Amino acid sequence: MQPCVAAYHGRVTRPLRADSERTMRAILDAANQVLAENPAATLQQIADAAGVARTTVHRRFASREALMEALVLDMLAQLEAVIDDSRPETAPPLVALHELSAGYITVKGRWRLTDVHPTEFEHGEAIERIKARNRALFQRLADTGTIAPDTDLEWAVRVFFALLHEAIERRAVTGNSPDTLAALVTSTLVGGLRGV
Amino acid sequence: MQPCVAAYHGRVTRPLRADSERTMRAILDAANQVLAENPAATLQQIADAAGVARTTVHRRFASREALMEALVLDMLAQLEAVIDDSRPETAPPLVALHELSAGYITVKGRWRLTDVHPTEFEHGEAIERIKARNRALFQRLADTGTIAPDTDLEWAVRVFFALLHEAIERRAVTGNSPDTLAALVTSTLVGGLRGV
DNA sequence: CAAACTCGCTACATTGGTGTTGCAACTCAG
DNA sequence: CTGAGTTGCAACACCAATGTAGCGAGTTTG
Repeated sequence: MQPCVAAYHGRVTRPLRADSERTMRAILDAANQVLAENPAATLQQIADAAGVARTTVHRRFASREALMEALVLDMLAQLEAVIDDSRPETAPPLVALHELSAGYITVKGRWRLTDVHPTEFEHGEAIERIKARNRALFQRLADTGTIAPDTDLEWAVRVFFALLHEAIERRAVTGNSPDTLAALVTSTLVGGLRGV
Repeated sequence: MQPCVAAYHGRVTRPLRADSERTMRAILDAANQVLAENPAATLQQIADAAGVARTTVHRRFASREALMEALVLDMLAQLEAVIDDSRPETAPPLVALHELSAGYITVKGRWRLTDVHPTEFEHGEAIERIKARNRALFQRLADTGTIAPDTDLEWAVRVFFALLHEAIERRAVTGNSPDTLAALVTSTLVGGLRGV
């Protein structure tokens, strides 16, 4: 009977050993990457991508569902960290938008996973918090006249995320820097294809 | 041993009987809808959604893969029909863009499926043709100065599809008409959130 | 160094999705 | 109406993915 500490996905009772921590990260990163390309990917495929035996995945995560849960939590945590860094409440809104874009693009995690968890309860809170902070930034953009004052904020946020998704795909092809792509995203978002 | 005519996914050797045709459509539509929400959906779930026994699905489509194939072909056909209707080569480009948007939105099919088939050969041709016609329309938009002349056409097309995707999601929530949403898409695409 | 822990590996049980077959009841086309 | 074709249903074989368990070898921690 193994301790199976990690079944609590993140909320560890006692600290993980160094190697265990490494394995955990490797699995989460691999899962993130593999599942983005194929949502129906096997635990075996994930294990292979992580350079780990399949049984180890089961040791760390009680079930496939538990792994998904951990993935989402991990991703949300990374997201909030990115938002914190961009200081959307205090920095000049256009600057914050650029920083936020670059951060999102750097955290290469795909967003297809966001399609999975809206049915969950636990994360709903975190997601709402993230959405609210994004909406607040766009409110500031509207107030300062950077975008039309009567902009539908819900639509604005959705378009923002859609553009980020495309930018991330583009990154894989062109190899552009997050900063370049962030500029492209903000430019397209604010001024459309008509340009400045 | 049943005829299994439909295993040839569309390229029928002899015409289908009326009821068979109906079933076929029901399955394709149901699959389109169910798979959009859950790419790993069971054939059983698809059959249920189509109001059909699971074995019937197998009778019409040799395998799960064959069903996917048929889905893609069906969707591509609908797409080309929409493009034809919008006359992107002859109509005023902005008008064509609006028509195209409304058409795409009406053909409610989700685009998550587009993530599946880029690995295929047979469809690559059709997809390239569709992409080319879209690119041509955006070229005309650039030539007439509706969008910046130096716009990256590849980026433009991708953004266009991303906006369409969001518009389709929005339609499910707000119930807006395809025309209203098409206006929103073209406006956002050309002028961004800054408005006209 | 030594105890505690982790990993890879092998083997196995279980489950759920896939695909097949045959038959009786029904529906369509001519 | 009649024959050909189609469907639902039940029963079945098959397989791949999931999840479990134990052991020996290797790693970390104190």
